[in-house]
Amino acid sequence: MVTMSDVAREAGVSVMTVSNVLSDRRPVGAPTRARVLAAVEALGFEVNLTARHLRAGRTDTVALIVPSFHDYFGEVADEIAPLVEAEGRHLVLERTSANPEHEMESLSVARLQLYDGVLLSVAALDRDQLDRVRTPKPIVLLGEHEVPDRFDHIKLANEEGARLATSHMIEGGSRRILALGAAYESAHKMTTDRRVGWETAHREAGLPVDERYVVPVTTYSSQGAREALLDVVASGLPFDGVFAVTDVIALGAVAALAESGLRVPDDVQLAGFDNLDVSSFVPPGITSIDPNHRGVAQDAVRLLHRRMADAAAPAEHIVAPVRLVVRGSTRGGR
Amino acid sequence: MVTMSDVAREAGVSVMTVSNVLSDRRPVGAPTRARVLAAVEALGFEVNLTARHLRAGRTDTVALIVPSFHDYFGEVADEIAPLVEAEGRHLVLERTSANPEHEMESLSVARLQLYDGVLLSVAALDRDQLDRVRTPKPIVLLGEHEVPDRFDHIKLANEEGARLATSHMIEGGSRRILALGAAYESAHKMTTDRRVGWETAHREAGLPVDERYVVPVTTYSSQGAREALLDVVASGLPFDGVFAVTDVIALGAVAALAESGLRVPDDVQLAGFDNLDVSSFVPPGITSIDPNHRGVAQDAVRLLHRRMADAAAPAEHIVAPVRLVVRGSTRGGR
DNA sequence: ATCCGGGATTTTAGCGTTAAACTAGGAGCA
DNA sequence: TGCTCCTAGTTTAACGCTAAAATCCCGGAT
Repeated sequence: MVTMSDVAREAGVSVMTVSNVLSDRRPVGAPTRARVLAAVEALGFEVNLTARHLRAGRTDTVALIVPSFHDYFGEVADEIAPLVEAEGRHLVLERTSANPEHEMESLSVARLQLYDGVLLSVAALDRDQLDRVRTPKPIVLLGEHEVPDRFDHIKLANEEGARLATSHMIEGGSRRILALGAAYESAHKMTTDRRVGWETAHREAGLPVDERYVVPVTTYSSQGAREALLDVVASGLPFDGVFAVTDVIALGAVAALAESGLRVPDDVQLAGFDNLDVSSFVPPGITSIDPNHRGVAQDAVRLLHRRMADAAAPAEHIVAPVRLVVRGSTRGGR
Repeated sequence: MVTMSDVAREAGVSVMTVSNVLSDRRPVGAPTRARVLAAVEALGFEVNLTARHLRAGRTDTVALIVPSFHDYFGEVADEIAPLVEAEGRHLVLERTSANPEHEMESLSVARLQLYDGVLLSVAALDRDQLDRVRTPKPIVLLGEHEVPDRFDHIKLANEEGARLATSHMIEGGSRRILALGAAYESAHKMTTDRRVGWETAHREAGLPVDERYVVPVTTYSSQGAREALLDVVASGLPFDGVFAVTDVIALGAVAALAESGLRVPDDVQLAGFDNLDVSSFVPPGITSIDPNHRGVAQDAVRLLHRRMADAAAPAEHIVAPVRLVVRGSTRGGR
């Protein structure tokens, strides 16, 4: 491996001068700089970032730690990356497997020290576990959990979004709306919040809330949703609307409805949550709640930068507003 | 920050003993070990991985460098992660923005040194640029480009897959099949390969190859595909089949066909490539070419481990087999 | 001629860890 | 007794870089 001292010897200068040329931290005379750069080129030197990090105490890298790499998180990550890069830092993704043990490990202060800041999407950690995380490292939490007050935190307006989607279908004429993927007790606080919004919409409309219409899914995927909804159809429970707690769930619902010969939106209205790209392309277009990924990404990065600049700043808790996007899967709107 | 020497002082031992307890590299007497662990606990010590990396020369981390975090790459990444973790290493994702400059930067040896091995998904680098990458770091290339022989490389059987999908639609009765998203000259070698497979299928069936049926997309997305296909419909060019070079493109096609009142598969058959999750749920199910993500992930990790174990091993070039998955968007099969 | 200011460059001193060499203190054995 | 061997622990010397302090050198002011 070529080190800085190799370059220094080749250029006939001290190691520190090489460092100064490369990092532009202190002025270096033009002829010297040229000789150093020539030596760098000749030897193919690349600075050892690990050594730089150890010495300089920063890594110029931010981590986004997510439960899984695909779908929702991939899309958000692609929004966050340019914002982080705009500040001259790198973004890397790490994964927790939505598994409490792994999430704890990724959270170990050891791993955190590799980064100047961390955006942590909390999927599987409860408040107690988070409370045990004691580190001066700047952290911003993303996600729908309850979190200790001392953390910066961004969550979506889950209840409000679910209420909007459900109310919209009620206005469109649905009277028996399933809450697909919702739950009463769940590791995912999010599904509970969205169920509450679904209930609120019913109450506001003076409609009864029937527990049979809360349909949990066994595995949290399109496939799980498809199966769960096919079971409902088979059971004979009448319904004329489906509020899917996420668009991934809604996608499974689309498949199940088509297989059951139910037309969308004529027989059954359908609305999802997350406004994934896919939702606008699946005919007839899936009405969804747009969480404004870009806005969330901007808030997240803003909070993180603030925290990195001032460790003592008071923690900020943001509830990101959501917005109903009406498409062909519901009646009304366009 | 609590360091090892703080722990050593607290436990009344040398720093080296603390290191030995934590890394299990050399035996330590039981009472001493207990005292050290108590001190670690009491002070909340976490090892500084940067220092460990500098000294030990390894990071126990593998990077997967991809053009973007969502869709295809997210799915592959989720397959790769457990395989890397099974060997006691971490996986992190970095992004290149499918932009040659950024990809070059991520490839700079400087950044590579942070990892014990790198899986690089080559989207925007041509052979010459890759040829300039000189590093002893274990690298496995993933993707459809031509790459220098000295690199380990895994690519899909693009031509074969495109041929399979197209032939299948020809057997199903289509005679005028668009190659949507394909190209003659393209930064994405993949789209050219798949166009060739589309041509081959025509030749094998004794059908003419009409250049007007190769429809490029302006932006590589569902939206771009939707617009391109709507333009074709507006132009009046008759067609009865669409081979979409990726499922993301196919999804845009589904939307455009539905908007144009064309029925799938009755009026137009449709097939994609990649077999994304979404393809099995979009009614009537999108016929697609399954690249076997899991198999590709396994091969990738196997090659990387081999390369990490033996830097001098001869480079391996794998063409991963693909398989046609027939769904409702084409006639025939089930 | 001497001193001074200030930019250019070097020297010093680690950052926190671990590989390798070394020491202390027994146990085992002839 | 004296020697070797072993185990448990310590000391030493980096890994490759950079912050901070020290030094050098030259033109201009006194």
